[in-house]
Amino acid sequence: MLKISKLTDYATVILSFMAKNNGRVCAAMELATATGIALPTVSKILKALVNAKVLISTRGAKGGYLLADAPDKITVATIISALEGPIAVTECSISQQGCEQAAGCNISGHWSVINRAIYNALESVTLADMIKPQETLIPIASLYRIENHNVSQ
Amino acid sequence: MLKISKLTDYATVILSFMAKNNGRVCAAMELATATGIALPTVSKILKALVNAKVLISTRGAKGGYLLADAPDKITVATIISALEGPIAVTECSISQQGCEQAAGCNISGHWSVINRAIYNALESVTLADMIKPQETLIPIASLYRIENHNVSQ
DNA sequence: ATTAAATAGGACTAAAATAGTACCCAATAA
DNA sequence: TTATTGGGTACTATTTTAGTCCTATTTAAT
Repeated sequence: MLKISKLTDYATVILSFMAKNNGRVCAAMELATATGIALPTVSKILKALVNAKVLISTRGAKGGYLLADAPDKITVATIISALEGPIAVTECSISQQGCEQAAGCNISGHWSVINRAIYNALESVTLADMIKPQETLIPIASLYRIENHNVSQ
Repeated sequence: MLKISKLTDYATVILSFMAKNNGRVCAAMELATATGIALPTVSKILKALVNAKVLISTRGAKGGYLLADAPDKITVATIISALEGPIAVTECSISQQGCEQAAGCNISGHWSVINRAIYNALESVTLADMIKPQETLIPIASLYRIENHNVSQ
């Protein structure tokens, strides 16, 4: 189903909370309590976000985490990359080594088109967008092309 | 890395081969030999594609598989849906049941926007596109937003 | 200085998803 | 009627992901 990992999903929840408290340093413990995610897991996610420079950390007592940028400058693409590595739909798009069945495979070039399209979609939504009041959910059926050719909200 | 499954990747290879031989019935064994993928795995994929009505099968001696539609009518979105179910980036977009931390989560509505964008990207590429001669691969660095803000091919 | 509060990094375990295989049944052409 | 080919299901192995824990390092407060 082409899904993001749970950790990435958690990351968006954590970052949304921080964006709402923009400017305030948050400790991992506070974020765990606020989001209901276990502390060790929250820590793991925060470390990854610091490495990706999405967050800035300060150690020691009164330390914690802070958004490295304004919420409207932090995109979903950035968050996904931070936790899952480069956004690419196939392994061979990244490794350049080519896959095992290189002989029969002449389609890798086309994945790059798809990758870019997806990347652009993910980059067009920011943290600031995510903390706006939510709209209605789209119906399940529209996710299936077979049942409903034109996806409509 | 937001990737499709190996089976889906194989499916595109198999379908590309069939598209090049459009109109000819192909047996699972032939497809396994042509693509280098193990026969049981090929069979599994073909079954899924039949269920999704991407392929039509005929049983018995001289039986095999045939594309159910013209290559330019079969989209990547259809292929991914066939093997992985609905294209949605988060679990809660599908289940409607809401996630555990429903209290802190007000962002689900925004995933639907992302889902649609990705869906459109995947629907814009067809099997016919995939069997055209490939272009050059994009460099790895451009997949990372951090290293290269504007993705350019 | 010492202590307490906090992050950093890495190693490890457990759980879940995915991939791959095998078996037996059903259909059909020769 | 027999060889060939797909259909369905169940099972196993592998890989990936999630989650936990431990120890080191940093810093504010006392």
